[in-house]
Amino acid sequence: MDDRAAKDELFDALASVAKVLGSGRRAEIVDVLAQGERAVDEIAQEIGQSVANTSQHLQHLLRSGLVHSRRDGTRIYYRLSGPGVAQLWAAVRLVASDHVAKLNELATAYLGDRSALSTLTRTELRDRMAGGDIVVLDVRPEPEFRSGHIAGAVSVPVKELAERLRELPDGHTVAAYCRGPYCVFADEAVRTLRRHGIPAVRLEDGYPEWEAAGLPVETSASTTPAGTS
Amino acid sequence: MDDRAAKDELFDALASVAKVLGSGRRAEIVDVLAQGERAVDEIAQEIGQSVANTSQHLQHLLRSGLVHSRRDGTRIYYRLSGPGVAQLWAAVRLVASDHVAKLNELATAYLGDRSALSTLTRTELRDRMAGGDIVVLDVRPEPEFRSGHIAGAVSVPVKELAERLRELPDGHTVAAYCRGPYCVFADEAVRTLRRHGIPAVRLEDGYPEWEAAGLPVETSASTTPAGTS
DNA sequence: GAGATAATCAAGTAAGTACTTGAATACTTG
DNA sequence: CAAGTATTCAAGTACTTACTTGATTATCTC
Repeated sequence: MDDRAAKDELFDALASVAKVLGSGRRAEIVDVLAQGERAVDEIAQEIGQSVANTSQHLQHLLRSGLVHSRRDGTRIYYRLSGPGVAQLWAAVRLVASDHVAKLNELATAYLGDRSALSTLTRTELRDRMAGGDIVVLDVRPEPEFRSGHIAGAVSVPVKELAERLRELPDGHTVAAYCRGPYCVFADEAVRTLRRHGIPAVRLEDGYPEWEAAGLPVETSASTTPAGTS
Repeated sequence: MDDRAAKDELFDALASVAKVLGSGRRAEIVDVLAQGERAVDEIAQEIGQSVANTSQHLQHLLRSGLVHSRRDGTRIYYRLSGPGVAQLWAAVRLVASDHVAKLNELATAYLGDRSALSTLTRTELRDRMAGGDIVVLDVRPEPEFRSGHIAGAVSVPVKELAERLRELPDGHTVAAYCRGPYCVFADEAVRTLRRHGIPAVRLEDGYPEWEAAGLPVETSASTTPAGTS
C-alpha cells in the first residue's frame, strides 16, 4: 500500500505552511510584513536578529510560498504573498489566545498591565470617527504608515510622540493604533498621552485587521473609497 | 534590553500553535478529529502509525491546547478543543492550496485525477436537496457519521458501497461527501457509482465545513434545527 | 486478584533546525 | 573599474524532533 506514502506527502505539504509559521522569529516577520513590504535589514532590525539569520528565515518563508520578494537596486523587498497569509496569522493568534494556557502571562510580561487601558473595537472607532470628536493616531514607524493606514489617521511614531504633543488639537480624545493586538506601540502611546493629561484609548487590534474588514484606508499616494462595513 | 526576550517568548508562544500543526502526522490527526472525537488506537490506524507514536503526537497536541481528552473505561478519547481549531486547519489548507507550488501534483498523486469528477458547493447541494431530486451519501466510516452528519444523509461507508448499491433508490443523482477537500472517500465513491451507471457527484469540501457554515446537521441521537445559511 | 486491553512512558537513534561566523555575490555610485 | 552597501551562501555547533522498541500504568472482566 504505497497510498500511505502519497497521503503522508500530501499532508506534509499542507502542514509545511504551518511549520514555517511555527517559529517565533518567522511569526514576528509575518507580523511585520502584514503592515506592508520591507527590506531585509529593516526586518532584521525589527525582530532583533542578525541580517544573515533573518535572510535565512526569509528564504524559508519564500520557499514555502508565504512571501514574495522583489529587488530594487541593492535592496530586496519582501511582502506577504496574499491576504490569506495575514488571515492565517490571525487564525493562529486567535487559537493561541483561546487555548494556550500561559499566553496571558507572557503577554503581560511583554506588554505590561493592560487592565487600565481602555480599547475600542473597529466598529466603535469607525462610529466615533463619524461623530468627529476623536483624533486617530498611527503610532507605527513612518514607513508602515506610508504603505497604508486608516483613512484620516495622523502619523506620529511612538518614538517621537513625547516631543510632538503640541501638534495634537485640544479637547479631543485620541485613539492610537499600531500593528495588531500584540503590538506595544499603541499601549505605550496611550500611557504617554495620559501622563500628559490627554484622554486616550487604543484600537483593540491593528491596521491589517482594519484593512481586512474592508474599512476605509489610504496610502501616502492615493485614497480608497470607503468599503462596506 | 530584556524586552527582546519577553517579545521572543510571546511570539514563540503564539507560534507554538502553528508549530504543533506543522507536522503532517499531526495535521492528519486534526483532520480526523474535525469529524468528531476518536480513541487513540482508532486514530493510530487512521493515520497509519504505531499507537505509541500516535500517543506522543496526541500529547503534543494536548500540551499546546489544540485538543482535549477524556477517559471512558480503558479508552481515552480525544477531540478538538474548539471550533477555532478546525477554522485554523481550514486556513492552513487554503494558504497551502494558494501558495504551495507542488500541492496540486501531490494531491493528484494521492487522490487520482479529479478532473472528470464534478463537484457541488455547499449551497448548490443545499438547493438540490430542497428540490428533492438528489440522494446524499455519507461515505465516511460509520462512527464519524454517528457523531454528526448532514441532515438527511444516508451512511454507506465507502468500503461497503459496492455491496450495497441495491439500497439506492433508482432515478436519482447521488451526492457523496466525506471529511474535506483532501479526503479520498467521496472520490472513490463517485467512481464506483459511475462505473455502475449511477449518476454521481461529490460535495466540494466535507462535513466540518458544512457544519461550520451553519447548515443543518444531525447526530444519531438528535436533530438540529436548520441553521441560517 | 489474574488476565486482557488501551494507553503512556522511557530510552535510544537518525535527521532536522536555529543561530553564528566569515566569505561570496549583486548591484550602485563615484 | 574601484569601493561601498545589501543580501545570500557555506560550514559548523548546540539543540530539538520523529519514530522505534520494550517496559509500565490504568481500567475492565471474569
